[in-house]
Amino acid sequence: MGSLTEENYIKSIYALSGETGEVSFTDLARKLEVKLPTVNSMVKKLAVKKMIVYAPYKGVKLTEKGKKEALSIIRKHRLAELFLVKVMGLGWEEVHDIAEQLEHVDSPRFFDRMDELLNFPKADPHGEPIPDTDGKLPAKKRVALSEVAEGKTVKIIAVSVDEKPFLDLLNIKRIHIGDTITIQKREPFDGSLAILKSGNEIILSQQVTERLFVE
Amino acid sequence: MGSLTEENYIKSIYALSGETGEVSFTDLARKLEVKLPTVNSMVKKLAVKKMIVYAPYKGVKLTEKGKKEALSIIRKHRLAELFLVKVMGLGWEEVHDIAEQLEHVDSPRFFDRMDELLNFPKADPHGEPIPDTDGKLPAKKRVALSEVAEGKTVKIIAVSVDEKPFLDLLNIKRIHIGDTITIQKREPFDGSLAILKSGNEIILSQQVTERLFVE
DNA sequence: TTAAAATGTTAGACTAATCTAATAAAATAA
DNA sequence: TTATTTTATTAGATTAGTCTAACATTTTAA
Repeated sequence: MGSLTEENYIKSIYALSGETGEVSFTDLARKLEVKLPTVNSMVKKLAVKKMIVYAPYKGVKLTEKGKKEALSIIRKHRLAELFLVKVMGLGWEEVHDIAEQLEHVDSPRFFDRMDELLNFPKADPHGEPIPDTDGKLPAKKRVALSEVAEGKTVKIIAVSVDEKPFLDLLNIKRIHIGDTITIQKREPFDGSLAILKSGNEIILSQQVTERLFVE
Repeated sequence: MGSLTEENYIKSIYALSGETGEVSFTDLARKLEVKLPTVNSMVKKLAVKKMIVYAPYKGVKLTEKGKKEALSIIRKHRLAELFLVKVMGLGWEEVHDIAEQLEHVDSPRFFDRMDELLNFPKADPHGEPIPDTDGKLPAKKRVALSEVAEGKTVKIIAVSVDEKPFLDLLNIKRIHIGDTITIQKREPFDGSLAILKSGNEIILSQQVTERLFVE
């Protein structure tokens, strides 16, 4: 395991990896809130440690070792979030910042015990899958609510960001993981949706529906 | 709140403070496992921040502000230890290292919730008192087992160190906080004690009895 | 297809926390 | 009370992580 800073770089690279796995220095710098040269020197260091592959003027990509490290941190983060909600009774909108700190705790016992107490959960409070100890992720086939056709009835299974302002809004609109909803109408002008949840109509903007996953 | 390093200095200075509150640089260096000049420069920095009072060639002493900071860290450490034992089911000999990390978590919500779930406890698993949010410590009048006369019956209320080898030994000897014991005989040669606990004789060395507190 | 814009790199400096080596002051013991 | 030992200080170097300014390469668009 590396330093706290190194862990945060690995985690951010993982989070920004798309199809190809390639991540640009600019995106990484924005995500980590540091300047470009800082990312540059840190990336070189991580390359020496074989956490990433790097060639000048190309993007950066995690190695298998780096991916495993990322998944280990993500496992700790998501277990912590679920633990904070289920066992400690905190709200899903307030646990992210605490989990951000707990994910760096070095103690397999601590997290394995959480896992046990939560009865080996598959997903965190935002519906994101929890990797197992070997870094395996439960496969997730899911679609954004913004892609679902009018008239369909679907179940909300995940949110794609866990930032407080977004979660606060969902709380206000009374949208939660596990809810079953029906798409009533899509407004062509701005892409907003009118949905029906247990008889009540709720209006959601496109910015919101793009970040809600359903099955 | 300062950096992790600063928090550890404050905590160590508090732990080493005796009657006068004065702590020597040498003791501090040994406790923190750094060299003397390191302590010297760090102490100057803490003095600028008004956490300690310092004059060249004199010892160092916490200010009221420093004491409050120390007690806030100790509160978090002890709540975490008790939480790990009572709620998460870990052994009292394995929680210290985890609490050592959790004590630096910045989240009043997290620790206040622990406090609630534990029903506002007065002491941690080692019998050490837990400061309240204002940094007030429940008064403790207690005496080392090594000071108790032969024939007396006393209750074990605390241990003065929470390092694994010591707690492992207590587990083996089946000595726990809350046990009631009777001092049978003190061996004059080495100060070891023969004590009686629910009919069984247990021999404890002076190194052990000095670290057990009773009332 | 070349000029402009975007992206990445290098050089050099800064802060926090640490170290070693040399020196100074205080405490202790001969 | 002086010499020795212990304790504290200063000076200067090192590493991790960050910065700004200047430069280089790649991509995009005119």
